[in-house]
Amino acid sequence: MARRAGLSAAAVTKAVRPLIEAGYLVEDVDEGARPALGRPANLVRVDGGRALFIGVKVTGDTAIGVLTDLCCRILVARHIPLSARDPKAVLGTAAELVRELLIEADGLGVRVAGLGMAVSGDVDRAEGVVRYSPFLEWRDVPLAELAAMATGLPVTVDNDVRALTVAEQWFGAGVGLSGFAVVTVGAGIGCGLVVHGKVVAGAHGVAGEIGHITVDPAGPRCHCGNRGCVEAIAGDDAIVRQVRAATGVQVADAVEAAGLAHDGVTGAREVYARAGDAIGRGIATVANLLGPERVIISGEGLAAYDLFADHIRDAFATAAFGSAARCDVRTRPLPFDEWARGAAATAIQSFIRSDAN
Amino acid sequence: MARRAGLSAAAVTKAVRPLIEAGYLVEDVDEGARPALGRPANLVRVDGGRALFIGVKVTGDTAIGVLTDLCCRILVARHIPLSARDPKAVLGTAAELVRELLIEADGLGVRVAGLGMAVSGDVDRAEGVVRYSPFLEWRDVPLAELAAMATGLPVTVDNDVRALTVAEQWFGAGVGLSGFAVVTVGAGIGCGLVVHGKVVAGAHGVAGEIGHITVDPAGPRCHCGNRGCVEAIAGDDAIVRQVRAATGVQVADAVEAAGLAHDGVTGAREVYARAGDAIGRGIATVANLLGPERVIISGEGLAAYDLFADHIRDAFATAAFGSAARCDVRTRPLPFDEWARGAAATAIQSFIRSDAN
DNA sequence: TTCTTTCATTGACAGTGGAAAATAAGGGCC
DNA sequence: GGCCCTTATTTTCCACTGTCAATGAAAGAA
Repeated sequence: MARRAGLSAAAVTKAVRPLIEAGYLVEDVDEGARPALGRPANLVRVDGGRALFIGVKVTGDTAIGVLTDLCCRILVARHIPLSARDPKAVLGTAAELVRELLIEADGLGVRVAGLGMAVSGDVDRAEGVVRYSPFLEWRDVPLAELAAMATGLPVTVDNDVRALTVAEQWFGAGVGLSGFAVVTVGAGIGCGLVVHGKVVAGAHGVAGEIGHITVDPAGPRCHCGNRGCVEAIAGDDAIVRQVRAATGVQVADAVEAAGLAHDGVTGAREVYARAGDAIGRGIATVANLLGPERVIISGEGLAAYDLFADHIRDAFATAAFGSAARCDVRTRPLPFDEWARGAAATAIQSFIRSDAN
Repeated sequence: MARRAGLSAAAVTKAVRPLIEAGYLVEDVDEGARPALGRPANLVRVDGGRALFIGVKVTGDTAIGVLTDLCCRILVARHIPLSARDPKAVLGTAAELVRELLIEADGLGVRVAGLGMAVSGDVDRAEGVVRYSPFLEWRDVPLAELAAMATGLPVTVDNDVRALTVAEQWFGAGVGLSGFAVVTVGAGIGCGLVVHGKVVAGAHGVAGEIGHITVDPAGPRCHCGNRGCVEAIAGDDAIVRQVRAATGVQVADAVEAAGLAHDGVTGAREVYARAGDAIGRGIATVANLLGPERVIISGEGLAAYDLFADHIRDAFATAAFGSAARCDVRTRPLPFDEWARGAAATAIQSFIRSDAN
């Protein structure tokens, strides 16, 4: 532990003791990892059950809530459909979700120490304000304040992809890395970036817009106004549209489109090939610019991952410059519960920071 | 000063006094900036003349050396043509350059406190080793050690674009910004990135490869093996090749190509328009991913900047997503002397760090 | 001259973290 | 079981950083 933190052993003792006394850390033994010689180390482990957290992720039609422990393990997950997208309705649904999860927490006899909320769009985490969410059609909603009043809990609010990235950084595939990217494939194509050990937020609230990198200036038009954005080729809507055009089958959604491709329909498979190519190029662009140690591909689109995996890999290998190709590109299934877990992770983060004072 | 550093006034006093006693800071007065009320502040200023530094930038055919003061102001600049590109020849030329500059420093009666060297390619700054420079055809050259033996000075070695970025961060248009990009246009298209206040180095030595972002998959082939990289459209070689093809005139270099365009030859102007478009898209990609506060466009290519300025601006405005377009894109002429100054900046940086111990 | 405002400095003090010594906990060897 | 040897952990100072509160200084205003 001292080696990892770059501190002396004495400093570790002094830092750890109060945490053990407060019950956040417990001593542990691992007979397996004992050295051949000398006194074995005293292992400590975070006692996850010492405090609970709630994370809420708001999508277009559902609010997803999870109850997690201090180690961000999901204990209970709940989904409630949204009746409307205005702040009042969303807040009411979220409060309902929190109430249910608080009852679960009561059953465990542990207090809930914080609530994290994740919303897509431009979110000012420090102020807890949703500056602009195109998806929910919100502008300057002081969500943290409103949610704190409604629930009585300390609230953190963050952009959903950033929250997911925080969860990966602290508890997922990004642990110990100083630079990595999380790429989410689904309705939109998003990206969370960690550089120098911190999540990139962008000067004006914009960062990680991998979905709007142009991969083909002659490609299909995107809702952002440009042509050939990654999202205009590989987003769910784009895939549905292209599969319809290529096969003539009026598929209703991405699941049906993937079904056609899985059935071996050539036109549909080609759409996924192009999509994989676009995503791979987008990832290569991130790798060429930032040199991350790892790229984690995730999102609902992962359900159809076998359809574009090879194309992502090929396009990445081709477009990555020099050693950037050595970046570890891997997938990780992260369903919506995991996004809510990301929200909880931001709450845990701010709980730890506040306690550290 | 206390407010800026987030420290108490008392801490500033204690930090500043030894620096004044050592002569690195001197008290100053600024009658202009006196407040209406109360005791005016004691201003301090870095005494640039207290220590000198040498920066050397190695290009394909020349070694450029500058002597700077502690404020990184260039006092003397010298150029020596390179006879060959192997480490021995380059080192000999660099040592010659350093000798000349040391004589100049002697004339000023101030000691030279460090030497910085900037080389293109994959450079391990911490170890002072040039891992791989395609341009010089070097592999694993321990340049810092060799140069230290040859000159007797403490040596820092860094990638040339990163060094230029450090100079901008400390002494140029990046002062006070936590995130910005330096884009260099010339023989190659390079990019130095600062995120969270630190220069991005990349996990495998690759970062900022804006030149190899694909802007047109159907575009001309690039030496990296792909098609339609920014560099394959807007690099000097690419421009010369395209101007020749478009006009039939066998221009010898980028200067002649720019001459044709300045004369109003349509084909040549169109080449610059396409180049500007490619650069603008590349910058937009950086802005979409990282949300920098500013982008500084520079490099030898700036000499022809009027030919693509509008196209860069237009392409950026179109391809930037949402508030990313609010990023401040500006130009700054940075001739090769400035790259050498960047090398000196890295030396100053490590001098300050070592002294702080 | 005296008051107000803003800076600068000082000295006491708390917190962090390091070095070195002391202590603890194994295993092997006699 | 005793006696090494090795590695971990803790304790006891001690240095350093930075804060707080008090004091002194410099300027303009009354």
